This record gives sequence, structure tokens and C-alpha cells, in this order.
Amino acid sequence: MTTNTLAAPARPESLRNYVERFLRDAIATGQFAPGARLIEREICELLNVSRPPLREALRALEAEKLVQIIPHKGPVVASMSLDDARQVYAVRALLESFAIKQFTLNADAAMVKQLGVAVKELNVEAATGDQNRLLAAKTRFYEIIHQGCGNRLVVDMLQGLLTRINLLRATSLTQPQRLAVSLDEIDKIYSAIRRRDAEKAEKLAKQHIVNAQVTALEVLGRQLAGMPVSVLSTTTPKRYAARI
Amino acid sequence: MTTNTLAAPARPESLRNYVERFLRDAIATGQFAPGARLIEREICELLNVSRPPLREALRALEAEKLVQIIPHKGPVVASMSLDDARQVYAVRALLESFAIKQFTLNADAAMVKQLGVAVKELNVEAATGDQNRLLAAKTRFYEIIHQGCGNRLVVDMLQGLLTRINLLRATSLTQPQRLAVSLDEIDKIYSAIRRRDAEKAEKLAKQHIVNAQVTALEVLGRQLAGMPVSVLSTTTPKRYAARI
DNA sequence: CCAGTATTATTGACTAGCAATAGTACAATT
DNA sequence: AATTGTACTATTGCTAGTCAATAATACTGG
Repeated sequence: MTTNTLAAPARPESLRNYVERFLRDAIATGQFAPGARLIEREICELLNVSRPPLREALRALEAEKLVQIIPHKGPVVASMSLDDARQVYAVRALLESFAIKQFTLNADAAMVKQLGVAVKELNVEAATGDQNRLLAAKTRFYEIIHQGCGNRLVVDMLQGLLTRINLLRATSLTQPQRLAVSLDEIDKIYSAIRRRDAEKAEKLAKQHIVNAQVTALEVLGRQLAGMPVSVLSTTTPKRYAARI
Repeated sequence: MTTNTLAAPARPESLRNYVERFLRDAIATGQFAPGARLIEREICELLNVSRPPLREALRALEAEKLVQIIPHKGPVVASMSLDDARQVYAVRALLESFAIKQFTLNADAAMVKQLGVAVKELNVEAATGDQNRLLAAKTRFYEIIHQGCGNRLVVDMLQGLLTRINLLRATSLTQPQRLAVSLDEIDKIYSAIRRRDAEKAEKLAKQHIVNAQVTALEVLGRQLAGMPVSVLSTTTPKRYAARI
């Protein structure tokens, strides 16, 4: 009897979950660009599934605001206007700073130590300059925060927001001049956490995300200046059309 | 030519939307109690629809965390543990106080005036004692806040949270001794808004929701003491099964 | 009273196909 | 030549029927 026998019985994931994951990944990585139509038959052939599970997956992604389903026209990959981005970042600042405050209040010493390791790694990767490893390190940092914040709902919501932020494809970390400042801010946040100064950590975290937002929106604004058509608001375009 | 001619041509809603709305309503009003199984065939017959649109609607509600789909067993109406409730209220306090802060900063005079009317109505209804009209007035109050806060994402998220809070069926307003305090808090919030004191309004709003949470959780806790079986956690049932 | 088996209920998924709608290309008319 | 009207096509929305896989349940034998 091998240990394999005792391992999880390798549950074959349901098809709709597989499809959902595939689509979410493809959208997050930009393989399906914002605004692109997702024609059911094509995706069915691509993934070798029938329409019902695909449609169920699409509905779930619609609830996540990753795709927009237009009646009798079909699903398209959601796109974000500048205003959408602003709103997403505003909520993210609220939730992420809350998570960090709660982490500061609740995390045990071991977790804080883990976080310290992550911060160290983050600085190391920034020095070596590998973009992917840097991003992985930052993800790790937030993973630890989320694990220790004691509120899964907040984590779930943040996860959803992050996927949408990825749609922007203009994260602040890709801007070299912002990187140093960003790392410094993270160091200061960690320092506040270690001192168990929850108020301070919360404030620093909020400011950190606001700063990231400013950079991201700047980059995005420059992109939009070039190609304004791809970012029609996903919700009520009329109001925004009038606002200029 | 009547104004009717210009009105929207009464687009017949898609079936899945209809089903989704029906289920959300039924769950929110308690016709489908938490923990109840939603057997596909039964609902299909009840609503005269086929399984695919029903399943799509269920998937959407799953994303809203209103139903939980257990593999090979089927969808059940989500139920909330005390801890779930705590988390929902925590997020709600964050988002609602943010909305009120933004309203204070952004709303024009007309909106503030509207809000004043709503506050007045709220006090009137509280005096007459009609539970439903009181709730409607409170809903109206928040509607105005949401309209004027300038962040539709926050509003959407709050709407989702509110539906889940309804699952608890133990709102603080149903507690008579809390009502007077609650109204006073709202008055003070409105007063801060009128003075354009955003910081103060935000703080008061956060406290208001925390207070509501305390009352709700107390009521819920008493309920749980009586009937602990209906509140198995929506996430990790095993832990709670072991807790007896 | 318990264990093991058989049965049943239910979901997960597929196929095939029809109706309704939106977009498009094309033709006819002014 | 431009514009209107029309037919067509692509695609979704939905239905029906079917089969396999799984979970719960009832039953039977020890």
C-alpha cells in the first residue's frame, strides 16, 4: 500500500469548474483581450466541452464582472474605463488596509516572522530584477496577510478585485521609478505590523494602494489617449460620455 | 404622441434572469430557508423552465454566495455561521461608511436635501410603528446615499452583502430597545453630512453598523442556542460537526 | 445490532434541434 | 450616389431526451 492510496482520491474536477478556471486564466493573462467576443461554439470546440457547462461557467464569470453578457449578442471580455479602475482601487484600498489592520491585531508571532521573510525576499527579487519572481514575491506577501487577517470574505473579495485589476495590465510595479518607493512603503508597513501598531499599518497600507493607483491610472490614461475605444464603460456609458 | 411611445419597448427578460430573480427573492424572503435543498427538477416544474437556464441562474447565485452547490448532491440555500455573519458585517461597516464619507464629499445640495426628507420619514415611520414602512424608509435612506456616493462598485457589493444579511433574519431594527438609539445615530450621521464633516460622518456610520452588528449577533446567538443545526457553516462543515 | 449490498434519487454532461434576435450585406428606389 | 428596405446569416436562448457517475438510503443476511 503506497501513500498514494491515502492521498486525496484525485477528484476529477467538474467540467464547468475547469472551463471557468481556463477562462479566468486566459482573461487574466490577456490571451482574451478586453472587448473580445467569446463565441460559445468556438470555445466549446477549443476545450472539447458542450455548451451547457460552458454557459454555466460564463454566468459565474459574469457575476465576477470578468465578462459581460450582452443579450442575443453573447459574452465579451469585460473592459474597464478609467472610472471603473478608480472604483476598483478605492475598494481595494479599503479592504486591503482592513486586512492589514486585522493581521496586525490577530497574527501570531510565527506569522509575523513569515511575513518578514516574504518582505526580505521581495527586496532581494527587486534587486535581481526578475519581473515574474518579483510579482510572485509580492503575491506571497499578500497571501500571508490574507491568511492571518481572519476574514475569508475580505480575502475572497480582494481576489476578485485583483483579477479585474489585472485586466488593466498596467500595474504600478512595472514602473521602475515607482518600484523603489513601493518597496520602501512595504518595509514601513511591515515595520508597523511588527510593532503591532495597527492604526499605523492600516494608514500606510491605504496610502500604499492609493499611490499604486495613481501610477496605474497614469499609465492607463496614457494608454487610453492612444486607443480610447477599447475602454467603453461596462455599465452606463451615457453618463460618462456626457461628463467630458 | 404619448410619453409611452418613447418608453423602453418592454424587453421580455431572459428566462435565466427571471429564474435568478425568483430564487434570490425566495431566498431573501425566507421562502427557501437556509440549508434547504434546491432540487433542480422540482424548481424546473415549479417555474416551467428547463434545466440549463435554471442551472445558469444557480451558478450566478453561487457566485453571490446565496446558494452553495455541493458536488453530486446539488444546490442548497446558503446558511451563515456566527463567524460568517461577523465577517459580513465587518465588510459592510467598511463599505457603508466609505459610501457615506464619499456622499458627504460629493453630493450636491439637492441630494443632501433629499436625504433630509428620508431621515424625517424614517422618524415618522418609527413613531407609527409599521415595521414594513420603517424598513422601506431605511432602504430609501441608503438608496440616496448610494446614488450620491459616486462608486457603483461599492453599491453593488453592499447590495450583495445585504441579501446575505437578510439570510440571518435577525436585523437590529426588529429589536425595539435598539430602535430609538439607531434612529438617533442616523440623525447624527445626517447632521454630520449636512455640515460636510466627512470624517465624522464616516466614523459615526461605522459605529452605527458595528452597533447594529452587535444586536444582530446577540439575537442570532440566542437563536443558535435553540436550534444549532440550521447554521452549519457554509465553508468548512466538518469543524462545526465536530463542535457538538 | 451491524455490515455489506442493492436500489434509488439526483446531479453532471452530452446531443440535436428549433425559435428569436442582432448584425450585415445587398438590392431597389429616389 | 445615397438611403431605405429587405433578406440572410450568425449566434444566442431554450427545450427535450438521454446516459453515466455519484451519494444517500433501504434492505437483507449474518
